[in-house]
Amino acid sequence: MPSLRLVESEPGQSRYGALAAAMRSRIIAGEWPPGSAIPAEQALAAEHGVALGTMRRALDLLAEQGLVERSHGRGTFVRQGLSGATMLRFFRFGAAGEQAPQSRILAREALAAPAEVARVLAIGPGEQALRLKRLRTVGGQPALLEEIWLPLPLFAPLTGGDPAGWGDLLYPFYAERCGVHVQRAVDTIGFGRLGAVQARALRLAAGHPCARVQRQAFDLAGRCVEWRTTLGDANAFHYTVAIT
Amino acid sequence: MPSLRLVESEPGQSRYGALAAAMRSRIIAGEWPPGSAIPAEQALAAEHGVALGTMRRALDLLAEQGLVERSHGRGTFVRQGLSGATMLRFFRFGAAGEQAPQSRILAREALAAPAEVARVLAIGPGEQALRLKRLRTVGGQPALLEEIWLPLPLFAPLTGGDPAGWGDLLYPFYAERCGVHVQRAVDTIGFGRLGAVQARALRLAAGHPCARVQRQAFDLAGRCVEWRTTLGDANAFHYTVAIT
DNA sequence: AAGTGGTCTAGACCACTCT
DNA sequence: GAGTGGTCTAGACCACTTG
Repeated sequence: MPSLRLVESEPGQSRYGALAAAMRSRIIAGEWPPGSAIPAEQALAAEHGVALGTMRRALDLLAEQGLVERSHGRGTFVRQGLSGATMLRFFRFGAAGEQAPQSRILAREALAAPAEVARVLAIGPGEQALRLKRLRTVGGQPALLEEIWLPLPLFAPLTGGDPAGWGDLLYPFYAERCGVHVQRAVDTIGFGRLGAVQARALRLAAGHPCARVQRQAFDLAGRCVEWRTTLGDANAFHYTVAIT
Repeated sequence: MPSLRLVESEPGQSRYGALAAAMRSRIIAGEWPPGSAIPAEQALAAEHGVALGTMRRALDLLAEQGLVERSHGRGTFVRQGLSGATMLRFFRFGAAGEQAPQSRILAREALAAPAEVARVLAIGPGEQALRLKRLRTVGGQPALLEEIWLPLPLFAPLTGGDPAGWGDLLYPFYAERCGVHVQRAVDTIGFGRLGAVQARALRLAAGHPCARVQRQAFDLAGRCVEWRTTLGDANAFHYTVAIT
């Protein structure tokens, strides 16, 4: 017997909007894990006692928001986390052509989060966090230097083991090892100059101009799960924006 | 007598897609000028002999593409050009708070377009183009230095008159004086260093790091109508991107 | 062949804006 | 009150994917 699951929409809220919100909650609650299919439109429409078209609009909304992915003939799926290599979108490292980038963990340390990190990660000041330093190379040449902060109870599985075997993409790795799916990110681009230590790691001169990309990454529930600062040669930076 | 205007959709093309394309052509052809309302959904649906919902989807498509704007209870309108002040989105000039930016034309010259300019503007090599140099100030301080290329038969009205009276926003001015509506733009961001002349205009040292934004602006028909290079202090640059 | 999402219809009613 | 776009329904049929 199909228990009818009615959604009440506040005045001023459309029914498909309320349905989308309800589905969103169920997804965040983990009723359908990332990568799995949610029930067919027909089934969901019947379950909520609405017309097919109304449920379709709700699902289309979730698709626009990047929460689910629709695939003609196959079904509607909860989106997996971001694939990964998105950091190199901001830089063009010549010559090397399309060589696969590599990455190496330079340092890993569990620390009490400094005030700014705690604020950005939305954890209590002084709570434990994991700090990584990472060097990305393209065609064997140092290209990007990263400092990454991760909230600690959540990323505990990364405090042990040899980082040499972590592979080149972190986000799929977060999912596999910690069950954390990065679903959305916000990058802020700025400009600066390299400090002496940073310059050495990138094989550039101290004081060399650099582009700085600071990223907050969020999971399905909207929690900030990563705070990353990436530095690279300012001359290699390029980015294109469409304006409408 | 309403002449039925049938659209034939190629196989693999949805009917609303074909309708959107047809409407797009009519808009580009100038049947409804920018800012004016297009006929009501009902009328358009009847004119094309399709259901209301189908025409709605077509119009929604055009709205997504930024070609029209829908307004509940009022109608559907062909979009005006971009408002303007979009260049300062890339920079933060402190202290001044939210002072209104001002602009001054430093130079204006009709020239044979150099090869690169001709390519970008998609005009014949050596055809005439108008080159402007422009300084934007915020709170009285020089902030952005711009070089702007405009294809010439089209922008002829700008070759005469005193540029002092041009006002601070160029795009509305293009529309008013030349009937050119900028509808879309693509910005490419990079970093560089200021040349001696540029540095002087911005009151910075020669060789000072600068952010460079190169913009191609397009009109309704997709023609490139402006090629602009903007320089500003790299330290004032900041930009935020959301990734999904 | 069965099941999925995508398109299209025809119509009712609601919410907003203008006069 | 007249006219606009926005929501919702109920149903038919199509196109794609998979066993």
